[in-house]
Amino acid sequence: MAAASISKDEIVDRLFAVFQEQGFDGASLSDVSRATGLGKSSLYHHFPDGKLQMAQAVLERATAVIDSEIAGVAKSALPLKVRIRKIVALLNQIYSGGRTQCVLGRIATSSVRSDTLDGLRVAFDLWIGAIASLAEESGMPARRAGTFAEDWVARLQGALIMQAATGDTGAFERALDALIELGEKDTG
Amino acid sequence: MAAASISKDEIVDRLFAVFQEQGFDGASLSDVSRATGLGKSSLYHHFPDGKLQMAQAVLERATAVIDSEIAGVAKSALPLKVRIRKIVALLNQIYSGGRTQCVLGRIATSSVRSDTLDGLRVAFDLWIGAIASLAEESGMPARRAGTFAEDWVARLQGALIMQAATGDTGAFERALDALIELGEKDTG
DNA sequence: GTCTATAACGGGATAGAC
DNA sequence: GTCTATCCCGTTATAGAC
Repeated sequence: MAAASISKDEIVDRLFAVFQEQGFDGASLSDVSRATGLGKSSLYHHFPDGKLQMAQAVLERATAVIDSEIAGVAKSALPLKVRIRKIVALLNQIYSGGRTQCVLGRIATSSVRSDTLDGLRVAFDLWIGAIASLAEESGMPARRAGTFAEDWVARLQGALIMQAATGDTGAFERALDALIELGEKDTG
Repeated sequence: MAAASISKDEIVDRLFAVFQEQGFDGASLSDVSRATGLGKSSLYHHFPDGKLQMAQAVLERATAVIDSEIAGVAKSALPLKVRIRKIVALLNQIYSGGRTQCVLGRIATSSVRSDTLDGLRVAFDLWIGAIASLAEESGMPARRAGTFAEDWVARLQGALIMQAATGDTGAFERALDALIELGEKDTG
């Protein structure tokens, strides 16, 4: 508990960043060690089950962020238009305008698989549910709002892939715009 | 050139499958060796620069497939509706109904990066261009057809990520349906 | 053109001192 | 709770026989 020590929250923050930037398979323990300033043994003190447990911690953090910054905002008392703009601003920041990957996607396409699949489902369902509630509020029938949300999240994930492949952030920007348009055509 | 030997084309086929299933970072030379039935030294005989060169060969193969099976079909003399259905059938087959990843996406999000980025751009641009020409034929103005195609390919890529995360192929199926709809509302 | 064998390195993970 | 030192294994890659 020494003052100079990095907190567990900060450790998970760094893990989040490393996995987001390098991917789960692409990030080595040495990378994690460098990013946190902690030796490998210290890392195993915090995460006895190693990299897999680190991924789960990152997944929990991602879920918490989605819960408070997306689902939470979506449920708040602000006008629909404002809520949507806040969420779009957050996504734009997290993904650096479309130039960094999504940590959920990186874990989903990694070799971890089955152990963390439940956590991934929870995170995506929470995200999709929040977008669906916004879509429904904007006037869509419930069923259509559900598929809209799934398709929209997929579109965002794919836009990040496209950027990685081509360097073009256009698809990402248009995806965010499409969400904003939801809020413009209604009373909120 | 012995009869029992596997051809270079077949080797690249197996490489394609391994990288598609395991990802570039996730596939080891042992995996490749097992999939091809070739020893590691034989692999280095065919690909002196190792894994990176294997990825480039796979990328070239992917580009060739897109060129003949997507761009080629899109330019053929068949009715628009038929061309689109052929392309959709191919995509459904390549991605096993949405249950396997795209090798382009896997390379794009791997640690290979800069060396192969040109090849990735070429492959995606070819794909996007083919979809754009179909969209334009269906009645969209040129500019809108271009963004439609980019967004549609992004949507498909993201749908595969979503399936990996949640097991749900709904987004993939709806993406294919959206392409089919392009062909239904026109004379072709 | 493929094999066996092995080098050289980095990966994840652990022991034990402090 | 962090460190140094180390283990074991898999990885990429190479050498040389056939």
